[in-house]
Amino acid sequence: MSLRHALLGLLAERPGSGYELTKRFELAPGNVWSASHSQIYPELRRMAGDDLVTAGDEGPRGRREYEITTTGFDELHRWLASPLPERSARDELALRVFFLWILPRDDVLDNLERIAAMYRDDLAALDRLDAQVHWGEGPSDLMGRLVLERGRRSTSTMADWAAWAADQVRAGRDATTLTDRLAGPDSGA
Amino acid sequence: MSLRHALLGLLAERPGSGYELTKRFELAPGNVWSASHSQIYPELRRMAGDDLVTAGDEGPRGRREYEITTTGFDELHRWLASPLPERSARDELALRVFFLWILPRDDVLDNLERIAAMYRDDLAALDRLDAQVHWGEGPSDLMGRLVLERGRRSTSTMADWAAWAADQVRAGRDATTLTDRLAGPDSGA
DNA sequence: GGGGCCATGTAATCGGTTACATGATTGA
DNA sequence: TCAATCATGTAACCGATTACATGGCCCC
Repeated sequence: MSLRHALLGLLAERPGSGYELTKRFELAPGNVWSASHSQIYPELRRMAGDDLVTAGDEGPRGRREYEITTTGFDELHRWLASPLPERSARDELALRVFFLWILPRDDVLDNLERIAAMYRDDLAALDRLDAQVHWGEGPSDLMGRLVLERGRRSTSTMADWAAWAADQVRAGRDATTLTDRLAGPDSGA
Repeated sequence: MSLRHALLGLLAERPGSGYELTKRFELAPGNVWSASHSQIYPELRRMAGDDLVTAGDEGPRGRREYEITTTGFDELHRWLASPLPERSARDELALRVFFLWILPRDDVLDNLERIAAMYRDDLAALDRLDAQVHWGEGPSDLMGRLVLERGRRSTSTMADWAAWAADQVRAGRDATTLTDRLAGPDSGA
C-alpha cells in the first residue's frame, strides 16, 4: 500500500488537492513512483475515512484540499520504521534481453544498442527534470536530490551495461553459438 | 502481458510442465521477473487455447508437459520486435528514501546504512545464484550471464549510492536543515 | 508409514491502468 | 469566443498476490 504512504509523505510537506498531488507526483518522486488521478482521488477519500487526512471544504471548482492528521503522521512514521521491502524484480526490458538469444546475432546487437540509446535518453530526461524542479534548501529537497542522483547513477550504469553487453556479443566470444543470419557453410545453426 | 512472453521464452528453450516452469522462473530470470504457480497454470491453459503452446497428455501425477508451437514462436518474435517498454518507475525503497526527511537525522543515517547493507546482501545473493545455475555454452546461457551481470552492476551501483547518500547527510552539508534529535538550544527545530 | 517434494488447481482480493465522462475558470 | 488548464469523478478490466485446497509419488 505504497500509494497511501506516498500521499501521506507529500502531504507531510504541505496540504494539497487531489489534482495538485497528481501533478506533484510527476515531479519530485516521478522518478521512482507514479500514480494517476483515477487512483489518487478515491484513495484520498478512503484516507479521510481512516482519519489519516482531513478534507477541507469545497473550493473554487469543486477543489478540495487535504491535510495530514497526527494519525497520518503516525502511520507515515510507522511505515518508515517497518522492515525494508525486497526489491521487486520486475524489469520487462531485462526480461526481453534474456530472450534475445532466439534472434539472429545482428538483431541481438541492434536491440542492445537501442536499449543503450534509450537509457542515455532517460539520463537526459532526468537532467531535464532536475532543471525543472525548483529545489529549495529544506530537508525534503536534500532527499529529493539524493533520490534523483540515484536515478542518474542507475540509468547511467544500465546504459554502460547495455553497451558492454553489445560488445560481449560482438566480441565473438560466442559468435559460433549465437545464430548468425550470414553463417558460413561450416558453422551450422 | 509479459508473463505470457516469459513463458514462451522459457518454452522456446525446451518444453516443460507448469511446475517445472515455476521452478525455472526462480533461477535464470528470477533476477528480473517473478511469477507464482497460481499465475502460471491458468496462463498456460489460456496459451494452449490460443494455440501458442500445445498441452501434452497427463503424465505421472497429473503432470502435463507444454510445448511451444510455431504460432508461439511467431508471437515471441513479434514481442521482441515491438517497441521497447518504458522503465516502470516503481521502486518502493527509493520512495521511502524520498520521505526520510521527516525523520531525525540519526534515523535517516540509520536507514541509509541499512539500505546499503541490504544491497550488499543482494549482491552476494546474485553471486550465489550465479554459482547455483548450471551455465552451458549455448546462446541462451550467454544472455543469461549478461542479464545476471546487469543485476550485479545495478545492485552494486545502488549499494554505492546508498553509502554515498549517507555520507552526504553525514557530511553536514545540511546538518542545520535536517531535524536533529540532539539539536542545541540555538538551532531550533 | 511418513515426510518431503512433485504437481495442479481455485477464489478472494488488491493495486493499477485505461477509458469514459463532466464541467468550471482563465487568459489570449 | 475558444483553447488550455484546473478539477473531479466512475467503471471495466487486468495482472499479480495470498490463501486455500487436494492428492500422488518416492525414498528412507
